[in-house]
Amino acid sequence: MERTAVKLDYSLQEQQLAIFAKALGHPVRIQILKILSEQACCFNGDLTEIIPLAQSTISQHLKSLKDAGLIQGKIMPPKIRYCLNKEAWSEAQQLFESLFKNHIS
Amino acid sequence: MERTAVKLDYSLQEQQLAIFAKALGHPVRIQILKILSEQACCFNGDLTEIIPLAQSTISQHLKSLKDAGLIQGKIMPPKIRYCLNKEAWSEAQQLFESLFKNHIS
DNA sequence: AGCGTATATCGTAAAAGTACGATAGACAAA
DNA sequence: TTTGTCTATCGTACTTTTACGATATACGCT
Repeated sequence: MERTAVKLDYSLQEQQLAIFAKALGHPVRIQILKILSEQACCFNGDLTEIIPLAQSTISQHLKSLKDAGLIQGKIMPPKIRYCLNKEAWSEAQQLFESLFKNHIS
Repeated sequence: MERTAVKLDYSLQEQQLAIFAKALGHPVRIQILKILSEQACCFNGDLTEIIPLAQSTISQHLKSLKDAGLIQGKIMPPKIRYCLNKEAWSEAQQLFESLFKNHIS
């Protein structure tokens, strides 16, 4: 009678949720995502005018979000339009929902 | 006609959300929270038997969660019982919900 | 008082994150 | 072709995170 089963579910879902959560774990990135999700489907890097950080820093935050899969960038010549990745966004929504859903009373 | 108002709302909500998200940004902490939210309201550090990490490391993760306000520990003599902080948990739930709620189509 | 258990904290090392300025790349327009 | 604009990437510095073993603290029990 082993207890192998006990820690089997270090599931992909938990890992994916951690990846999404990590990407959300900085106020600037929250702000960017809020802008992308509310204001318009797409946006570009005049985030520089809204967010008081160096352009390179913002670019790094965008990269984090892209690496986590939450946003996508489309080259629209002089600029680049960033959009939410709606599939990933929905997936994140579901994962967070189900994390919070089943808690007792 | 200034544009001061534009970046006024680096709101507390965004910061709080980032704090919660950061706390959720590691699979081990997700796992701990899942255990605390599903299995029983409270739990103690025999997490050590479930999670294949050093006791001190797990203690650090618990500290992260405590610092973020998501859990509380009650001393129950030989051991310590960790519980979800339900208020914070609900707050987190609401903040994530409202982040994901308003996205276009 | 001394022992054992449970947990936190310290010290440390390696890795990752955050921010900046400077530079490089792509591409439209002149 | 050259110029200008927009963005990514590089190099760097500093901080934070993650993990470990070792040690300290708290407390019930003998």
